[in-house]
Amino acid sequence: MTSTQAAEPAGERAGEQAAESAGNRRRGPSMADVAREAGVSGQTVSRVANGRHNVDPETRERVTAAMRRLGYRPNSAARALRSGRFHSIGVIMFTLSSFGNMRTLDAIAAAATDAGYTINLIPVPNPTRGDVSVAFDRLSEEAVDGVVIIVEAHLLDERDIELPAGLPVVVVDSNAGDRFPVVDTDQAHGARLATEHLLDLGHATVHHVAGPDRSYSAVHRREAWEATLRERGAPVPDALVGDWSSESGHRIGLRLAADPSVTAVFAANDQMALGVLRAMHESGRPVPAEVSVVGFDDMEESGNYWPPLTTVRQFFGEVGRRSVEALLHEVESGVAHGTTLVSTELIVRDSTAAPTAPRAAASVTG
Amino acid sequence: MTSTQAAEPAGERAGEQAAESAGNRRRGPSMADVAREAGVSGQTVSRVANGRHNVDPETRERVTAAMRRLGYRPNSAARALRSGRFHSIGVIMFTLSSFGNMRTLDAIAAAATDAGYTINLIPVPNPTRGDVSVAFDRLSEEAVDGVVIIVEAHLLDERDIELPAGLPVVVVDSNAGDRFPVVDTDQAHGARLATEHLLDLGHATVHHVAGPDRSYSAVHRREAWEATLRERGAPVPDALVGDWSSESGHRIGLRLAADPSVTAVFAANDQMALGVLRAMHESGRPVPAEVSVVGFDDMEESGNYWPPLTTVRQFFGEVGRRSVEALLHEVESGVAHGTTLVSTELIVRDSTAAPTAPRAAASVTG
DNA sequence: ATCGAGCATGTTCACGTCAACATGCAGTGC
DNA sequence: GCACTGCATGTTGACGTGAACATGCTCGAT
Repeated sequence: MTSTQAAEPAGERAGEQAAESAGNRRRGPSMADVAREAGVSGQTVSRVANGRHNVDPETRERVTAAMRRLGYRPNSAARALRSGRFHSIGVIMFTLSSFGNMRTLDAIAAAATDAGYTINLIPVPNPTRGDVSVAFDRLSEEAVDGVVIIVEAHLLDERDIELPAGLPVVVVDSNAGDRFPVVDTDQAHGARLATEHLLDLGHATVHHVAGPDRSYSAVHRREAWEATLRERGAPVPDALVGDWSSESGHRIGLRLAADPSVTAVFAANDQMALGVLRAMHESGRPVPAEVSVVGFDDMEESGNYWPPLTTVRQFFGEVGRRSVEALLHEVESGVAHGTTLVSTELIVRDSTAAPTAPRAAASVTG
Repeated sequence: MTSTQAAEPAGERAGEQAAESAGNRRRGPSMADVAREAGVSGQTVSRVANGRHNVDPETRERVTAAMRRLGYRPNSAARALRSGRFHSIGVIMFTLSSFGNMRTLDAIAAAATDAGYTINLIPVPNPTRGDVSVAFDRLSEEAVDGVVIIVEAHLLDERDIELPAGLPVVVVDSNAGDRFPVVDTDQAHGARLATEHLLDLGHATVHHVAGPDRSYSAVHRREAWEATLRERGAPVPDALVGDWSSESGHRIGLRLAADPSVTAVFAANDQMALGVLRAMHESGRPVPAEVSVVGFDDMEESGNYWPPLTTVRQFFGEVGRRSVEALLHEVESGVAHGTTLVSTELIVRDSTAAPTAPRAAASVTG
């Protein structure tokens, strides 16, 4: 198929072979080469490459043929230089640890690709001010038209961390609402759903395994949990703070399991819920017979935990899509969106049930 | 919020003000501006920006001051155009679904950043030939110096999918060994570890829940499992094929649970192992008392499954780091590495134990 | 026949950077 | 004192593209 591959363009290349293999890299044919090959001007090639309509069909055909023959690819650096647009969006995120972030990134990447944009991933190894600053510094040297920041974002409030001026930004999972457009899951709604579900089941109150304080989503979930309890006149136990890991969930779960008054637990994510589940098993407190557990996220695996976990589903895909949408809107129009909230849904599985006869380990009734 | 959206029809720009805030973006100060401000030539600014040593300290100071004052940032497009190097590496991967891929990506991003490279993420929505081709096409329009491909890569064998010639490539999780350098976990070693562990515990044989056939890691694990059984003279049951999801693990687990001769199961990843665990619980076959289960990956959560899962740990970070290393080596020297294997480690937790009195549901012996 | 509108195509130039090649000046050796 | 070396700095041009402007041709209206 490939055969001789164009062979003779001009005198031009003699011992190209050797040079090409090593040092000479990445200098493919340019528009000028295509133009020569097709017998037209460079500008015409440009027009064809950009799908302009004012080109004679026959000429267009000749040019595309030449492109194919030469294996021409537009040079994005030159394009960007000329146009000042990079067709790329940066994504700043903490090491991709968390399930939710990853799903969001996935959706962002898909949406950006659809829109003809490229993703420039800028990892932040540690959520320290220094590392975040470095990431931001990098930004302006990088070639991006806008940025999505997925960082538990109290750091954005620091006065001395500064984004390059004039660079469109959208923030995910943060407040920062006044400084930047925000796209986020409706944390409060989700937490309310979970808490009410347990209350409706007849539990006297709901204990909460919270995420770390520095995370806004953790704080929002916690606040909504507390507000819901108050509204319903239920006592508000102290929230126990974990770090999102199932390990921390397990540690906290052990403490909860030791307290016989605990019958309902709402964990701020599925991983911590998993740890709680394990703690309950180890402590001989059957779920859901004695203790009900609800998570948050709806990871793929949640339905296969033991028992299958009742949880709040987040639509990460939607969050990602909306982020890109908002960002590109800003990039193209210069006008920033406001805040966008994506709702949640309660997925009821087998880890929740009505409490048994209060505080007595009687046999399961009917 | 959406309001007028774009407004200006023909006049193109009404007041420059508005135009400046929107259309005119990203034209910060250039070297020329800094040069003027500092009273030196552009070339001197360039030298300072690149940390060359042949600049008088006093001049350097003056230039950096001017840079700061103006908020100068080098334009990477111009740099790339001039130098033909983009300082960016592309990563082609399937929608970041899998845990392992995501960890690998994380490590790649970190390593690349350390090396002063940027990550250009190129998602492949579906593992169809078409989508892969599109991703590859994008590649040459994108500005990357090399590519890491994390794709279950039977697709790479298709003759008609072609990478841009001369673009350095490293493949992760694939064979393709003859065409490209490969970095991968030593799948065979891990699978052997898992199988031998169960055999050593005294199980007559080990059943296998395999990953999909199109995945090379799945195939390698399966082959190693089979080879190990043969070497040890154990019978080789049919492998049951899942799709990596815990859901599929559950489905298959139900079948395994129904067969009383099954006492040991090796699942090709932790998620499927989780599904198997659930199936065993549902079927009243206690783990590990009656059935032992081993996974593969060692996800963060595995230690909090119920029971905590014995599994094979993969060092994704290492894989990612090595990939970048191999790729950059190729980018810089033009010479391709060979294959690199990263080893694995067996993590024994509570989901495995010696079989009870063969095939009898007797009480647990001392 | 004449003019101009409409359209395909060509020419020129600047985007920001940096390699290669000047320039100019201080100091060194003979 | 003269050529010469070493070093800081300046000048020129090209990387590949596409906007703006220029050219030339066809066709219809007058």
